[in-house]
Amino acid sequence: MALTFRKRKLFDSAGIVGSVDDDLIPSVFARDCASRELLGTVTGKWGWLALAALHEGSYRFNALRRRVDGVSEKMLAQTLQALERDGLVRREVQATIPPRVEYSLTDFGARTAAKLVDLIELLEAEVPTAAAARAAYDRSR
Amino acid sequence: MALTFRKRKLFDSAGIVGSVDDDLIPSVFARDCASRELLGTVTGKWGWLALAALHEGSYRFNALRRRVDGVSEKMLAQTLQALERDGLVRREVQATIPPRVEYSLTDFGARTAAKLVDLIELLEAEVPTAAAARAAYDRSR
DNA sequence: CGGCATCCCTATTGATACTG
DNA sequence: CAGTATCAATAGGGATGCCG
Repeated sequence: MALTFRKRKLFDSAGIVGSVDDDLIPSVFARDCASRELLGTVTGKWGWLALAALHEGSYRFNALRRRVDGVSEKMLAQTLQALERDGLVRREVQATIPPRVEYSLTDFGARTAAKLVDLIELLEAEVPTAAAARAAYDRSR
Repeated sequence: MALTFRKRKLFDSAGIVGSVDDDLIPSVFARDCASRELLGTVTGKWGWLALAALHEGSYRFNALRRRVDGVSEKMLAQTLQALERDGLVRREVQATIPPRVEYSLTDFGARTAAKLVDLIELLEAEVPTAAAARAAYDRSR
């Protein structure tokens, strides 16, 4: 449940933590680690949107671009490349004229997208909660 | 399950989609919508890390700063403010000298962080998968 | 249609210094 | 300790143009 991948004591009241076994198991909390980079690809500005869209089914490039409102051609291409590189997205080219490029999720991508959609649905449902909190916060300033 | 908040047909083979009822229900796929902004706060560069850390328990400012390796003082303060503003994080000041500021998750924040941790744990476990995919991708270039 | 390369600008970020 | 303010660097991202 908790992300206690490191063996050091996490909650030192003086704020001083030990340094034993810190690198035995990867942790997102360490800078420049693989898991943090992977999370970055997934949660980046357009990454999670592309994954959520592809969770609905496969898309061709421009259809996906229309689905993910506001993304530029450049950023979508860049995002999809990163996702493909990390094994989340599959890219299939049909040698027709004009060319057809189909994007879909790999198994890994599908499992990731499922978790992501789970998160998104929670947040979509809680938009009013957040809006109320924000209004209260802004009022007290 | 799927994020089919809009009523239009999503999968038009010609790539042409209708435009009926597009704005009836909020959707992350629309630009400048509240849900997308909220997602941005949560999945932003430091947002998800702060939430994951606070999911372990409450932290004081500098302890959290040490936990989230690599974050600058400025960005952590900024991130926490955004999370507090949207009702995910609670900030409690103890009027001692020196001052003590404790950060913890609200109920909403805790439920969000739980989903997030779920995603993080999947990705941490799949780091080897991603690494292999990446190696294969880079080799084919 | 589905890209990649280039230019260019501004928003984010990080260092540094200062404050209650 | 827990911030805020200021400034400089830089990476993100849009616009444009070209190509298979």
